[in-house]
Amino acid sequence: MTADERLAQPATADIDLVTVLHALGDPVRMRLLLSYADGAEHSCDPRDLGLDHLHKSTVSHHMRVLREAGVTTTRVAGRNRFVSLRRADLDARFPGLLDALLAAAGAPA
Amino acid sequence: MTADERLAQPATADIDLVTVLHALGDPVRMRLLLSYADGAEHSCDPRDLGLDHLHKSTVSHHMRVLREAGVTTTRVAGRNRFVSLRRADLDARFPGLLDALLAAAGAPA
DNA sequence: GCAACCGTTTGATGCTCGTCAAACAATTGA
DNA sequence: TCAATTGTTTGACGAGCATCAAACGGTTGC
Repeated sequence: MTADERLAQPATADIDLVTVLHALGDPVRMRLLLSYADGAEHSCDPRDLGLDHLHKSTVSHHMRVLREAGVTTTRVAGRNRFVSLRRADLDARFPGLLDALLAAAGAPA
Repeated sequence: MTADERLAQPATADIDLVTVLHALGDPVRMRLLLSYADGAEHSCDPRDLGLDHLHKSTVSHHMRVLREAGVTTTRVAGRNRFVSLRRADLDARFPGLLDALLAAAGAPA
């Protein structure tokens, strides 16, 4: 048994706008964002994310880009990783941006 | 004498979110966006845009990316090109997004 | 006309990126 | 202990991108 930990991620104040936009300027990562928009934690399994066509290592790469940009956070629990949106941090750093992005991307309100 | 014309650009309904984010996920183009945030028309001269360090052909390339993404519009008048933000079109397509982006980027209100 | 001007286009170069495959690491279940 | 599970890392490959330099194309002014 091991205490839950989180993978490395930037501090809220260090989240960079251009880096976030670059991370979201890719169709796969935008789809991931929409998956995470429900606020819940998600596993890394491509099949749980509507990404059957992609190799698991590719999905892992995209999740790393999102995490290092400050968009998501990853909790490690045993052999599973649970990824979720850093909604509060993003709202604090860039007020209104995430809501506008999700609305623009057609996320359910 | 020739009537003013505009360079090719996508229709408002065809502006794609991921394409816009990809266009803005670059420091040079983000700086251009901030220059255009005043709503005025701007020439393509790198020196008018705080981009002294870049070759004019590089700036031309970045302006093309912004235009083809639907972020800017370019009016042709003689040998000059006047570039400006498609603020109304972007607001119509993605309500609130541009304001949130400009605020996040530190544009003057 | 002709030269200067404004910006685009093309070609070349080096870097980054998205993808897959295979190897690896850590954890869990039998 | 051993095998299956979950996800990461590394290496390789092709595509795309940012940049510069040089050539080009309209336009304007002389």
